[in-house]
Amino acid sequence: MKRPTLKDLADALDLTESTVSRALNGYADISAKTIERVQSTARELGYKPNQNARRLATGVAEAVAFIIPQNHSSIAEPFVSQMLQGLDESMAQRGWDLLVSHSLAAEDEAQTIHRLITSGRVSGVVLSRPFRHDARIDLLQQSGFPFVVHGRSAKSDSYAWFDIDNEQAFESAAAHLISLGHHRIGFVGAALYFNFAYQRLEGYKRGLHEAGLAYDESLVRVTELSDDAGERAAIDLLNLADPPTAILCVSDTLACGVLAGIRAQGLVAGKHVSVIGYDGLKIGRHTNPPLTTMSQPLAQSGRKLGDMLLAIIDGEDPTKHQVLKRAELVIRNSDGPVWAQQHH
Amino acid sequence: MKRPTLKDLADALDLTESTVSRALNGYADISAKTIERVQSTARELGYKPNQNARRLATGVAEAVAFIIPQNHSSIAEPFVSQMLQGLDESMAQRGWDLLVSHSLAAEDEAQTIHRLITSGRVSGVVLSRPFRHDARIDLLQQSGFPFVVHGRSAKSDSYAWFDIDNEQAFESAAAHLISLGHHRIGFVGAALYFNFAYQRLEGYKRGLHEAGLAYDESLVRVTELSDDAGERAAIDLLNLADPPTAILCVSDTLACGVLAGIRAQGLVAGKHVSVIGYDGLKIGRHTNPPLTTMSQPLAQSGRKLGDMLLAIIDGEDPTKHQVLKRAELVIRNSDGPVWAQQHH
DNA sequence: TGCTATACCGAAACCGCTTTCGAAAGCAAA
DNA sequence: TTTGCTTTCGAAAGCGGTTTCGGTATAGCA
Repeated sequence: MKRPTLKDLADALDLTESTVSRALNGYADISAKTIERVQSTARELGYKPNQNARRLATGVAEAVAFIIPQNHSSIAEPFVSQMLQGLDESMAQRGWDLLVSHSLAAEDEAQTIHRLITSGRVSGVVLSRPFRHDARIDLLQQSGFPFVVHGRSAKSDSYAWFDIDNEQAFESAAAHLISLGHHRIGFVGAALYFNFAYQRLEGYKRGLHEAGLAYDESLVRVTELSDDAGERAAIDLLNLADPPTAILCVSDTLACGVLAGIRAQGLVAGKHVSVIGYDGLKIGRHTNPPLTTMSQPLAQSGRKLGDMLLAIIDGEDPTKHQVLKRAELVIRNSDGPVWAQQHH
Repeated sequence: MKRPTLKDLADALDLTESTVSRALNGYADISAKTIERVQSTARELGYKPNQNARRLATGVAEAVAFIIPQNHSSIAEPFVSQMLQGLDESMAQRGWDLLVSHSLAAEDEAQTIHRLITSGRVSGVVLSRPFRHDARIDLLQQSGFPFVVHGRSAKSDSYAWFDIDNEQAFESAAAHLISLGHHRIGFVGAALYFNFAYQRLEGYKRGLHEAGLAYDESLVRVTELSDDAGERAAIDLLNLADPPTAILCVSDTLACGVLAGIRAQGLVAGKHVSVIGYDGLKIGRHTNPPLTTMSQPLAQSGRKLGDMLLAIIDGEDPTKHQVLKRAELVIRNSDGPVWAQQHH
């Protein structure tokens, strides 16, 4: 009835626990014959090592945690699950556990991290949506705990990360819009303590600058990452005396709201005003109109992050694991040449 | 540098490990004064019990697993993350871990379950999207392992579950359509080994029956749960000699595809043909046209499931934990009265 | 045949915490 | 002061593995 223990196995084989243990773990000082014998009866007895015992003995947790970004449930949706999928693949392959964790109401995220790394439950963590100056990263670094981050903070030279070149992405998105004739381009972004939001704004500015266009602060809106916020921002922008003819959004969720805002003003996106989102969510194919967006390889990111983390736990140098990918513009129908009527 | 152990604490306090342990765990045979003393120096030394050791000693894993439904990444997206959010809240409150797990490529889900419950890593699991006849549930039941399921299988009397009344939902959705004058209603469903798909089909049938309408098998399509599949099914349905004037879908993802299919046929949803989805995803507000759908309380489900599981692990009778909620019809713009032209 | 390497396995300590059991100390009642 | 409980702790045995350190056979070699 109860699960067989190492001792049961040893008794059945007429060996000692230590021998059986080493046989199972592939030590060199056990004869091939014995190993075979041990493995086969282990199988037939259905022996599974007790993970807690083994973890206690070895001191390694054989588990990593994914810190769920808090207070951003709407944006987190597609994000989290895709990341998780990849991470899990990576961990499963090694037989490790993946546990998810978000902050308790009473504590901040730094405390969450602290609790996690001092509990001995995990041997590494993956962070996402880092802030520009991120206390969690500082904490992790000075404690020497293995971690990787999806995205990066302002100074990112000394830890492992996987990121998309946000500046490049938004620079090229802006360039695309400019090539369509737009020169008043709005920007709907998120709080700048999110480094991705900051970087994307920088990219946008650079795109304007490259084209010799002036940066006009009145065309940028910083909001929370929800569709409703996007809608409000769009309406706001469109009611300007000299409204933008195109709007760049830092997320697809936001862009959905912007599309709604444009409709609410009686205009049609892709015709009267262009909009470009970011994330490349599949759902963008079904919006009205289908959303042009910058697509990032979310699916693989998780997998890659997991592999990186494992390598770091194995002792590799974190700074050897810094990968920067490019987002790719997928053009659907929410962008187009600047609306001619506008000028009459 | 190293984390303080129980022994360190005991030495510092000039007590034994056992006393300190009991003091920390609120045993009655420790004086209030000692407890206070122990707690305060524990705090100042930053003592955190080693979870693995404690789990080994107590035999309880203090963790539960969420089995990620496999091969349905597209549908799983909003689903998984919302569920996780609630589950995590429930576990965090108790200081337990939540780990996610999906099947390795090489094994089926029953094996995954088996591996999980024999590894000692978790003391309970939550399953989602159960099949009508689900080997995983059978396995779990006969092994006596604590579990809860989101949804339920065909015979669900002897375990704990949280479900939406799918039959009722689709019956009322059908009734709604019928009240709008539709009497040729298509159904785009998923493989019937998914019990939710089966139940929804039954509900659809019952809705027709209640209204005295005959069930016409040529109007139902069984596909995978993706937008593309939905689009194909819709086009297929619309090309029938006597096409449906409304289409019911078992998921919002599918419904998105159906909307696309309708557009592809040069028709407009909500006018020429009505469509109703299921899930209540926020994104449905941004489709073209905004999707009318049956909304389920995904957010709370996770939380509720977690609490149920914890109660069961504590020894409560699983059959006391069976809750059935209702979905609610949220009307947006993809439904409407039957298109008059159709009859001329 | 005798001696030293080598291959294989057993003994035992340890990982850090929990929990039962019994002993000492304290206190009240007698 | 002695008896009889209580209260409060300490001792010790696990929980189920891992790993170092030796100790036998056995084999290799002269």
